[in-house]
Amino acid sequence: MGGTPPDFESLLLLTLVAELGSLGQAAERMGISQPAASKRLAMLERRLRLALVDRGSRGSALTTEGKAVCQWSERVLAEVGSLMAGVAALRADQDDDLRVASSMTLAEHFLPHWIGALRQRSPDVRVSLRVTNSEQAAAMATRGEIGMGFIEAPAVPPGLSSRQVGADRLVVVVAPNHPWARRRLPVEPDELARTPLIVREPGSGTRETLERILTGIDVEPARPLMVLDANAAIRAAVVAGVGPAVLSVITVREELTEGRLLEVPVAGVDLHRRLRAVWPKGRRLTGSAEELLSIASRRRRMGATSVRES
Amino acid sequence: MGGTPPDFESLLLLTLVAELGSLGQAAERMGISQPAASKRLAMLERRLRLALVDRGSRGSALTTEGKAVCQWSERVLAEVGSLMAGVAALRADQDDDLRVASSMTLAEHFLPHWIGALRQRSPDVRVSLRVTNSEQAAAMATRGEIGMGFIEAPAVPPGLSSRQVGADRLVVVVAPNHPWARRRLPVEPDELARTPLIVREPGSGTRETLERILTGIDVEPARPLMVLDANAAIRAAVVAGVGPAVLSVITVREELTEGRLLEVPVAGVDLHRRLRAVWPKGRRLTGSAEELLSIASRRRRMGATSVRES
DNA sequence: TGAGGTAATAACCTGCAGTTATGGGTGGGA
DNA sequence: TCCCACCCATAACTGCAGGTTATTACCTCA
Repeated sequence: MGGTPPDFESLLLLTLVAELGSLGQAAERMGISQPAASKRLAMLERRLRLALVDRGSRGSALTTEGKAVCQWSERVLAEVGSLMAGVAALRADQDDDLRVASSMTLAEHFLPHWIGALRQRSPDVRVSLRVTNSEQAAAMATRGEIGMGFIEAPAVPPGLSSRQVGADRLVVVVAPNHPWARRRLPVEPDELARTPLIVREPGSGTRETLERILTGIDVEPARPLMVLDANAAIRAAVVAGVGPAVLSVITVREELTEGRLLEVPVAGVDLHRRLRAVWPKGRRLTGSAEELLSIASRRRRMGATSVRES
Repeated sequence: MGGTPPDFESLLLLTLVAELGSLGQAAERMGISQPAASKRLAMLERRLRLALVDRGSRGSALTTEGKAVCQWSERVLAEVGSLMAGVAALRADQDDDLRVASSMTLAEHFLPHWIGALRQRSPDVRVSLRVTNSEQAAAMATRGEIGMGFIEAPAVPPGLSSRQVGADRLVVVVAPNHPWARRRLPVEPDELARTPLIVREPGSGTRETLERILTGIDVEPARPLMVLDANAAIRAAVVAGVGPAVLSVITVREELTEGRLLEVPVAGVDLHRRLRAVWPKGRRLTGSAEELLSIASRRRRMGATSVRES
């Protein structure tokens, strides 16, 4: 029905045609011949069953549909670019200028963009990225093994300087067929504490934050229902109906908006938390570390103002 | 250096391996043979120069790097899914259940996701999408040609019911080398009105909003510096240093965070505006229109709370 | 009218991605 | 203990997508 998705090169070609106004120039920019570009674009139009470009003898312009597809393609290509930036950073070579470690939540949603932005500004800076959890990242920063860490722990570990680079909120989520989905009243903290949950491994910032919240209650917390070492795996388990979990809202945004997961309100506790960049206290930040920090901080301001209500 | 980007199928395969824990099962899910999946994954690892999965004789699990790449892949695939949903909706067949028209800004950033979410819930609903500008979309709704329109005009046109589905803000943007980039004081509205700007064509919601703001000032507005019919084209022109423009913050978020564009503060005027769904007044919404509206409204709530500061 | 730009077509070549067939390895159940 | 079930990798073959060069057709402008 929908047909096979197009490949990246075709999408890139489309955006280049939009930018340059000519198939031949777009081909040259991509390092392929003009007939190859022509065939590719024809193929793309056939696959999508849409007329994307108006070919005139004085250049080519996108149709209305072409413009829309082009805009959407740019979003895809931006994600691909982030992925490639992240991949490049994961390939930890020995001769890197800046070593970074990050918790999973931050690595999943922010670091590739930040690293990509840094690479775009200073293309010859080599950044390496290690993905662990908040505890490990903080420890590596304390030991000076890395130039900067990104964590979501509730408190800044001693011996580290920090700066906030964002904020998020924990949410209790359940599958739509879970009993809690039909509750009218919010869940009380002690009830949450007594309920077996799907959680991350100890040391994860998400789990630490959760436990810190629940220790305020004088109730023996229930043993975990299941322990998984990846947010995505927990998400899948909750969707599959295994049980409730507490996750960052950023990791389940898509599922919430599409109704695959439901948020259960919790009474009386503040589940907001800060995302922080940390580095060894007293150490002067290098140029690239400074730059990465400024990118991360700026992103925070933008994200907050971009989609605010009313 | 970075190498060629991988194809969608390989990324999808990786996510399926993560989900199913087995290469063979992932292959089956994709409708290919097990050796094909094995080769694909080996190819992917070679291309990225990363070990992504640990192959055991009792199944396969992702490595740490594999998990990170998998998470980033899911983001890419989500965008691809939106693109394909949008493409399917652009292919306006005759036998569609719900016709939608949308302004460019909304079509670029929101509608594919909403339509994709709708398709995911009700797979057999056929939605068609027409991308125009706010004026045209409102007119089509008034004439009853479409079931629902999405506009960002400052006021709701008469004869239409409406519901807010989001909000954004206009920003004055310039290239980093523009004189305004070094201003200390905000631009006054009358100065903005006297300055030739790069703008959209008349009828665009962005332009209408801008003109409504500037008509409050008793200054003869300057003639446009350039008129372009796509936000992306204006963005490119501003980046290239042609001159200042006023755009939705959502269309230039990436450029702002990466420093390719700078926001110039404006004194004394409120540049926030509402994004609205509209439909013919008095008409009862069909089931799919109702569903789309609820998806759009829910997304608004989520977007606002997901990345709020402190 | 010719020159310089546009894009499409034809004929050919390469190689990637798919297939089936096969073999090595490990763990659980009879 | 042994065998079977399931995991994955390799080998040999095939087809087609995607590239190339060479050529043609078209429009516009000087």
